[in-house]
Amino acid sequence: MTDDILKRNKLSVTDGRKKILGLFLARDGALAHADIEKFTGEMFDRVTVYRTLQTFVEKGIVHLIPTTDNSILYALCKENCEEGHHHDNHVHFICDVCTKTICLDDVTIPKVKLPKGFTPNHSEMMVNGVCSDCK
Amino acid sequence: MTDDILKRNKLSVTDGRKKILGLFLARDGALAHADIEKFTGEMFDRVTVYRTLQTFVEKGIVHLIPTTDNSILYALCKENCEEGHHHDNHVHFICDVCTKTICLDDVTIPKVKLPKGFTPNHSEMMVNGVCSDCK
DNA sequence: CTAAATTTGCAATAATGTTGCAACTTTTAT
DNA sequence: ATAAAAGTTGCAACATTATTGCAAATTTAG
Repeated sequence: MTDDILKRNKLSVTDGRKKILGLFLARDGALAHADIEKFTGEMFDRVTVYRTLQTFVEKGIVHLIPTTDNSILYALCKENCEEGHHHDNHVHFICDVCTKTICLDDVTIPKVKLPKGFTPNHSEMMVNGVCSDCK
Repeated sequence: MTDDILKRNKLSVTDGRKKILGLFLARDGALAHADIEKFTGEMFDRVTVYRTLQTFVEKGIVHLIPTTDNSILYALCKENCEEGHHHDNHVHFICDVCTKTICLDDVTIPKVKLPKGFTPNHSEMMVNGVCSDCK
């Protein structure tokens, strides 16, 4: 499974990439760099984690989620994302209880009417509140 | 002007706070910590800038804007923000040309229909593209 | 199975953010 | 106006997070 995704993206199949990709597949929510380090422990160097995540973003395997707390969050892209061409126009939900960030793949970001002179290109939207698990 | 805002928020009026608040008032877009350091130079200690921004956020003088690049952006709140009670439910626009982040105070964030079990609390929305100045 | 290409770990370095404490400034109350 | 109280600042030390070059190791291609 992880091997397929890596091969499909023309990446060498290495232990680090398999493990990290596996974490994303096993998890519904998003992951921060720190989460990944916590899971992988001494398995790989910190630098490898940084580079792996960067590679995944470049290849369109994961996408970045904006946050207000100076942390970068990564989440798996759906199959129709290609290199340098993300299609993640879905809303992200941040649960105030479990603090998980979840991609609401079926909730698309609505268009808004911008003031005169502004041309839109891409939108991001985050909603926080209580998720279905914590309800 | 800056003095009024500080007094209204029960903050001591100091040079650092006046200067930093002045930067926000003079600027339409948002500011990052690094921007402020660039403007204030050797005037104040880094720590003072951190603490001033933190205080402003707590008092509701400025609000945080989410980003995907691990940087915190701050922007002035409108007058109806009170301590611990922000009303910044407006869309933020990030210009791809000048990279400025602008509060679109008149564009409110639309409500979205969430999947069953999810309860919304607060929303954030960012649109990027080309702003009216760079058009 | 070997050579080429890619990836990894290490070390060094940089950038960013936090804390305690003493000195200083601002505010409050006389 | 002035002194005490309250609040703020700068410094130093430290912690965390991120980046880069390069040699060693691993993976892929032929």
